[in-house]
Amino acid sequence: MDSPQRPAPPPPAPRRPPLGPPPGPDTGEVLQQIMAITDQSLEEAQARCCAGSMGAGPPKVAAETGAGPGARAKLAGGPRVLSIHGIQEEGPPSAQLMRLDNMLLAEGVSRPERRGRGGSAAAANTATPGGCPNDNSLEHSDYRAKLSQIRQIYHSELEKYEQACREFTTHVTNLLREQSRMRPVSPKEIERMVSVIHGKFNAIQMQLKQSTCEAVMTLRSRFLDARRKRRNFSKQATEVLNEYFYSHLSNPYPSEEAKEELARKGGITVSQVSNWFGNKRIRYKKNMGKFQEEATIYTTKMEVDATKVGGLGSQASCPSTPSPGPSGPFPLTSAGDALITLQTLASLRPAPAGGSLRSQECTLPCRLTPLIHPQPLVGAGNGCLLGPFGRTWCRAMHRHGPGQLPGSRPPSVRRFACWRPRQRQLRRI
DNA sequence: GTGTATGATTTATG
DNA sequence: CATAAATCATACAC
Repeated sequence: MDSPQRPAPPPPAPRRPPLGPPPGPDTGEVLQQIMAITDQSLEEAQARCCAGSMGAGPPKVAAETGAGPGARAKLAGGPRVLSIHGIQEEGPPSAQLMRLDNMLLAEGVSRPERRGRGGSAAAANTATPGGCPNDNSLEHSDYRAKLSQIRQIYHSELEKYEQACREFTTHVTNLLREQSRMRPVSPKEIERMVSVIHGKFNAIQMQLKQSTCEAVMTLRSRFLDARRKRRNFSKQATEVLNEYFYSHLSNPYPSEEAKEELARKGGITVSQVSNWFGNKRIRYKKNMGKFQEEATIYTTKMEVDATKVGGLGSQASCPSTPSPGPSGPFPLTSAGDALITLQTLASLRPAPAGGSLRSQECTLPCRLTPLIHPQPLVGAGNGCLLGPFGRTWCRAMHRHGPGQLPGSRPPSVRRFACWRPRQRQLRRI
């Protein structure tokens, strides 16, 4: 309905009419053409965008990240499928723009003060993005680098659009002014033209913001998916973890502090340490035989190390383990634990095919009173029952042994619970 | 390509 | 909330 008014077609003119007398081109026509072009490009862009998001958007991401068919749709956390198209379709343009702006702000793409000037500065000054999904520094830096790239492109494009808008506005205004010599052109008309142009450029800007949002979301989703991408730990990390595990085989539950220490030594995160111990315990328990060799290696290593340092062992992160050597009076060292491990493992044959080791006895000497032991003590002397396969690894004993080492968690009632296999119900489908 | 190892995630449990 | 147990998904060796 708001068809641009069509002034009388003046004679053809150069593309950029000088301000001189020859009447400029038909401004309306030029404008119409330009509008057509912008309309077209917008439509095309929109078409591309929609096609992209439906065909090659999120699904593509899923494919690239290995989340193939049948993969869980639920990925922990993460706004995995954030419908930007929804944003485009609902609400007035200003609201849409605001939402896009907010999102870009939240993602750290647009900065609150855009006086930062220049992409390089922006790239270098990559503040932690709004929602940093992970704490893995390597991947994190990768994420930030990519985000910074997106930000750079966004800002340079934005700048281009703004400049183009300014230039075009000036150009059209000049044309209209020129036309005003031939016909009356009201300031209102100029104003209207300008606002139409601004509207068009705003739409383009919105498109830019929208695709930037998409890019960020894609990056984010890839990044989140990358969490599942497994990379084996370094040898150092595995070594450190295994050393701890086998030297604390009687109680392979590192305290928070010990976990931190292990994480630091292995160059991994605390939660990775927790994961590792969780996996290790369960896998060790399930197939002790398989780990026998490994255990021997580590326990021997620990033994040697302990001998080297005068039998003190590495106390730093070892919970108090009131375990005596084979004959000694509870030296409470990890080396002691290691010795026990050796001894224990020597007596622990791999479980007979699928059978539990329930009947096997642990010779781990234990000072825990029988009162605390939930089961009758088995084995020689005061040996406690070992946890795996039904035997109890009494954690309380280790938590509350004399001279609790720094780093072990303060005792709590809960910690008295002895480790026993949990009964699990069948998983719901 | 296949089998195994292994780190991560999910769900249930106490 | 920490952990057990199950499961997923990828790395890696062959």
